[in-house]
Amino acid sequence: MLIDFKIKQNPKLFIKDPEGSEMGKQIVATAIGLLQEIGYEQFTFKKLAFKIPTTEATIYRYFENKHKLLIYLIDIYWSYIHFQIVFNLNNVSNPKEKIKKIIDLLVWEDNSESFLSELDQKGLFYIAIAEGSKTYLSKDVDNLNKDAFFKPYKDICEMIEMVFKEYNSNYNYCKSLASTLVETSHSQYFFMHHLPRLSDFSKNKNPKELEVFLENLVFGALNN
Amino acid sequence: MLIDFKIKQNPKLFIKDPEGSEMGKQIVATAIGLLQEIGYEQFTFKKLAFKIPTTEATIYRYFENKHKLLIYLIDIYWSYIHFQIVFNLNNVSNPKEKIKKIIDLLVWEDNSESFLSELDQKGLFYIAIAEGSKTYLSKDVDNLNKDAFFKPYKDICEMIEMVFKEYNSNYNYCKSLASTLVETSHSQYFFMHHLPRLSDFSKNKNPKELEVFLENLVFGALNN
DNA sequence: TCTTTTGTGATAGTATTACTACGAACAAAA
DNA sequence: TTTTGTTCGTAGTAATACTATCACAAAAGA
Repeated sequence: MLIDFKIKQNPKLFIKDPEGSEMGKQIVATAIGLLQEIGYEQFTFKKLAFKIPTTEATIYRYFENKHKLLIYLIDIYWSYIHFQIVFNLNNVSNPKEKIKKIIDLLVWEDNSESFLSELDQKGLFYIAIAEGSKTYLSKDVDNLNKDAFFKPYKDICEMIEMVFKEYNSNYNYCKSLASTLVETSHSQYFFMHHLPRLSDFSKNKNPKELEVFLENLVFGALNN
Repeated sequence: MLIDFKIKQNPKLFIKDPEGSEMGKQIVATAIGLLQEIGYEQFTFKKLAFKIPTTEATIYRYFENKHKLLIYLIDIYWSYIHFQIVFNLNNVSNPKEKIKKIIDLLVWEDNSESFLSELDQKGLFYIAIAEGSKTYLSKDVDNLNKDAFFKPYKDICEMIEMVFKEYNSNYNYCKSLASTLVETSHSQYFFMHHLPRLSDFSKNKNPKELEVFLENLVFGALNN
């Protein structure tokens, strides 16, 4: 199944909607590839323009700067994961099973049922892990937050929070546990690939082991 | 008590040892202030030079670039916290008490017994929370890691790992739990101040509540 | 005492990055 | 045919990142 997965993005994130033209779509698709290839610090609009090919000025007509473009991509990523989780939780009623499924989807490497092109999916996964926190780790975070640029991230955390509440309504730290789960799923994935002494899964690099750790962590907290 | 707290830093981090001259010390001290003030992205050697005051070229004689300077500061921070923990765990034998003490020191806002000047201490705390992960979230992470630039961070995680092992030798994820604890203590602190809907402590902003959450998280996992 | 060496910081650059003003091309509407 | 608007490209500027080289002073040697 490959349907056209379109997310209505916060219009303040772009100057001109990239979904509205071929050039815009090219910019987004190529940006995913280039960001993955050279990383956020080395990424420039000039290099992106060269790869498309177009000119720097054209890209500036779509996005104010590379930070806004990064937020745009990360927002797509979280909206997509959010949708995936809602879709997959459709017929699950047991909260414990729901949590397990959520963890499975957060740690995905190869997700068979995809609504994005494979290139975009793997690229966005990588970018979310390696560059995601750069969206909010900025002096400008409070202003960006006022413009609701982190809404997709908050929405997915809130949804997970609700499932935790459903599992144990007496647990007082559902918000923090939800954001910790999301953050940890990414940071541990990064550590196991790049800073092996910070994770127990660096030898096999098996995402399933990471999932067991996360389940243990979440249920340990919720069952206390 | 205020002793001269000096850490032997990885010499590959600098071109010329900043501890070896007045100018070097000024660069480090002023960098802490400026980073805290304007954040890593806006931080430039030119602005730093203006504040000292000296010239850009002088700073380049000490540090190759601002990323190396950031790693230098973050390494000081973790070495300092490491020392603090070892110092405070000196007379504690009960592993449970040790873990509680570790969590308390990781979340410190105002630490009474300090071996750094107050300005440096608060500054480094802020920088570690808001900019710390930028040290390794880089395409260059594997090369930086080969030069052991993340050793102080790994050392503190390893020490915490050993305490976890001491508490429960059957728990299989001590490395990951240790790095998760360290990361979460920072990310939740950031969230409660800037992205309040991602944390349960945003209302009171009381670090003690965060500590309770972290204790619950760690003991929940270890007691499973 | 007089050189020479060494360490230090300043001057004055270049290349790259981030961003903008303006104009050409083209198509749809009048 | 003219007008209007949309889209993209040309050609800049300002700031940032980094370097080659010079000037000076203190220390070391003759």
